[in-house]
Amino acid sequence: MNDQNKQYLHIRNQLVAELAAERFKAQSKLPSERELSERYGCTRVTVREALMQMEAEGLIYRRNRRGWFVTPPRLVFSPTRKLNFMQMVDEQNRQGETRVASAEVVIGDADTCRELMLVPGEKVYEIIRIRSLEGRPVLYEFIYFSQSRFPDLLDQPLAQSLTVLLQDHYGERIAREQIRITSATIDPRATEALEVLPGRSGVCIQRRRLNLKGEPVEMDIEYWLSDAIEVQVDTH
Amino acid sequence: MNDQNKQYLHIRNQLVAELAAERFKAQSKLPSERELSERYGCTRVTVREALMQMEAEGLIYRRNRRGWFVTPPRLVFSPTRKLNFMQMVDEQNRQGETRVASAEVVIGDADTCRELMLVPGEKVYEIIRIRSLEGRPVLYEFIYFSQSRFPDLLDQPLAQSLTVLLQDHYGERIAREQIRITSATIDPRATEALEVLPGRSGVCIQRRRLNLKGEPVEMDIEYWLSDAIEVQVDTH
DNA sequence: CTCGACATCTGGTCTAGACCAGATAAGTCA
DNA sequence: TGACTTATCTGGTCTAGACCAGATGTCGAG
Repeated sequence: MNDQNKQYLHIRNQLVAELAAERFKAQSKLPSERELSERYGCTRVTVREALMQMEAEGLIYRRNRRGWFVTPPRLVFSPTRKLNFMQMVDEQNRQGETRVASAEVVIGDADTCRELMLVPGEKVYEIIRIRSLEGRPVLYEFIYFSQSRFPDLLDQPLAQSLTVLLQDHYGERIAREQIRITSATIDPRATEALEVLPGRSGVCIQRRRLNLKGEPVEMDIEYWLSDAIEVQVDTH
Repeated sequence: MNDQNKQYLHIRNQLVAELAAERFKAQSKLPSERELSERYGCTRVTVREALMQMEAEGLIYRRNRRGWFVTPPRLVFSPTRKLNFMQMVDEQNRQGETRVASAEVVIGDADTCRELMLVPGEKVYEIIRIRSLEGRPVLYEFIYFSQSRFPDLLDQPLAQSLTVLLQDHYGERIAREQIRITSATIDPRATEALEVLPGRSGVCIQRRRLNLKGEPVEMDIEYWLSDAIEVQVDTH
């Protein structure tokens, strides 16, 4: 059976052509699965196969029980340039938004304490933020700081750049960054906010920031929708 | 319907427990879909749902019409450290293998010529290599060099580190690297060698290497199986 | 013993339905 | 008008089959 005989690829190709030809706008909604299955004379299973294929290609995305939508362009994320989220967004003419979902003091888990070089069980700030592009939530991030090092952090404006906050308010400058990028399951706590099914995979970026003395200052774990981001790194 | 009532998640949890408890070895084969559907008293569709979930989590992978297998650990890939593939592999006690699939002179396409700062339509070397870990092909890469700059390149041993070759044989040193990392559909030419279905998504790494004078020397596009790699970057 | 034909096993694709739960729009009542 | 209820629409999950094609193992012919 060659590709031409696979119905789901045929449907995929038709839809891709439509997307290209009619210039479906980003974020616009596709016809419902039932409507497509009628149009193409097949079952919903086959239509879903095609849609999931396109989802894997990053062309469309789904919103829980709301339908399938056209994916907007990726945000180019350059960790080596010292730009914060809003600067990146502006530079690329996108509409960004940051929402603080929670900010509290918690007992650091083993990983967090080790990464921040704290005594196991020490208290840390945990800040959870959700960032959106053109209204679509694309990033769910967990940020951790040592509590003792940054008193009254939770009283500060947390929706803005934390790097700027660290520097202006605490005089702490970031000199070095360690970054790990993997494709991984999106954290269960993030699936609802990102409107994905539990267990779906995304891009996980873990960062550790060190100051001039080489001391770890901050740690964060970011879950990005995989179709929303492209990481760009320059090394010298 | 909460998670406990979703059969496919139940099956997934059972299988994950088995994987952990019986310490299934990496690369070992799971029972067939039909056998699992009998064991759990459901249809193959539901079993496949569970397996595809575990695939998205990077726990198992499929080999075309051969079955489902346990995923080996990820290879940590650190572009900022100047290590070649074999050095990385050795350092992590893995078994690596490189196979040259093809090496020829082709007309560079628009992208390639632009990236290498060549006249559009100029001839370039195209080297295609497949790299495996413990016998599992995990990387399919396209490498491009300007033909005029590196005479007789195709007569050199191409399965080894090309960076070393450039330096030792042509006296060309890499000073800088530009890297772009995205989650993307695996190139159709790579799907067969990587034993994935056409259209499945993987990690795409595009690199451009520049010499001391800032001239582009080499460009490559790498398609990694998403469960096979973790990218680690250090910035200063 | 080796090589090729063939049967069997595997996942890949698909049909034709079903019911469920969340999202949404329509309609109702204060 | 504005809040609440309800019907409808959506995708999410599942059943019980079917046939196909590639991968593999078996077994006989040479």
